Amino acid sequence: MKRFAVAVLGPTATGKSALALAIAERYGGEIINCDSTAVYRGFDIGTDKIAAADRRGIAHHLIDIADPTDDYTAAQYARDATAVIRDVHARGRLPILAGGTGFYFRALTRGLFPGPGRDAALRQRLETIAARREVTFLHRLLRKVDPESALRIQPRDLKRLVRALEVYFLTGRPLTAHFADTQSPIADVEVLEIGLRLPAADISRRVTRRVDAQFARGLLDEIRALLERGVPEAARPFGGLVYRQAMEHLRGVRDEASTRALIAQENRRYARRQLIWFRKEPNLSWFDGPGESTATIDAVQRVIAERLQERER
RNA sequence: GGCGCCGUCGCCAAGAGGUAAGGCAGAGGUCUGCAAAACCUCCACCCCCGGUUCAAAUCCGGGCGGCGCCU
Repeated sequence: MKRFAVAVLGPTATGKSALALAIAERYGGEIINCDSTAVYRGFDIGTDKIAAADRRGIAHHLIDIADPTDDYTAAQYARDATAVIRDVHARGRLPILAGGTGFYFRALTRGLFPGPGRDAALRQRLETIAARREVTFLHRLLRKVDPESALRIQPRDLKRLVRALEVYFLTGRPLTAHFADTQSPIADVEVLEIGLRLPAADISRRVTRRVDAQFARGLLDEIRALLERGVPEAARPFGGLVYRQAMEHLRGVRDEASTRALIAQENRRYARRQLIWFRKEPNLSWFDGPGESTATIDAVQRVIAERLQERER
């Protein structure tokens, strides 16, 4: 029989961490982060990482596993998470994925094609071409070597154009030809997918509160300390939500009040994108309510209990 | 009661004769090694009525509504 795992997914600020914690306590679980920025060490406040003191003795995995200068990827995540899930199962405990990065979750549960990874030199060359000519030049190039992918990828979508071309030049086969070989690294695990959902107005309120809290907790000092420690401004996690805007503020682009407002706004947009993404997950069950509320926790635990019972039979 | 100003999308707002910028908000979408990223799409019969004109959100008249000032 397949092993069992739970995933707590959904937009930002819906209370995923709290819900995951409750489930972990109830079912002897360990939490596995599924958030692309929380993997970076030193980025704590802006990522809303759960503090060690607040973990109630529950093990949290895949947090603080990468240096700020690393380029952590979905593929790496899929590998790491697969290994952690195996360990947790070996310990006889329940793995609980928790986070909002849909792409990472999909990379883990459905897999990525087993092709080549990033090739920094090749990417550099392609990006230089895009900068000198125009992004759409890469699209025309792709149309010649991999028309099927060119149809799918927008003419200005630099990142995906580079990747498609990279794979083609490295393997001589178009991207789409590789897709058939895609396999889930955890095909032997049954994942119960829980989605947390809140009305837009609630998300908005919570996000505003969270941004204020992040500034109060010293978000700006955290960034200054990282910079002083020598983390370059171009480091990956600085390019993400919260940090990007806060960094601009430190450079004098805008005052703090409008920076807070902007971060809240970006959070709202992010939440919407996440919703659109997770809607596509075919086996996800939605729960309407904040993850910390007992009503939500009870409802989710009921569903988990049911599933556990079914598996007994 | 009189005088003046104003009335463009849910909000802010451009536009002053040639067939409705932009921002916010909202909605939808793509996504196979940068994904808290990148990219794409949709969203106004300009308060009403009449007039002038080939053509009016833009000019004129009259309503209605708002704001300000005066008596």
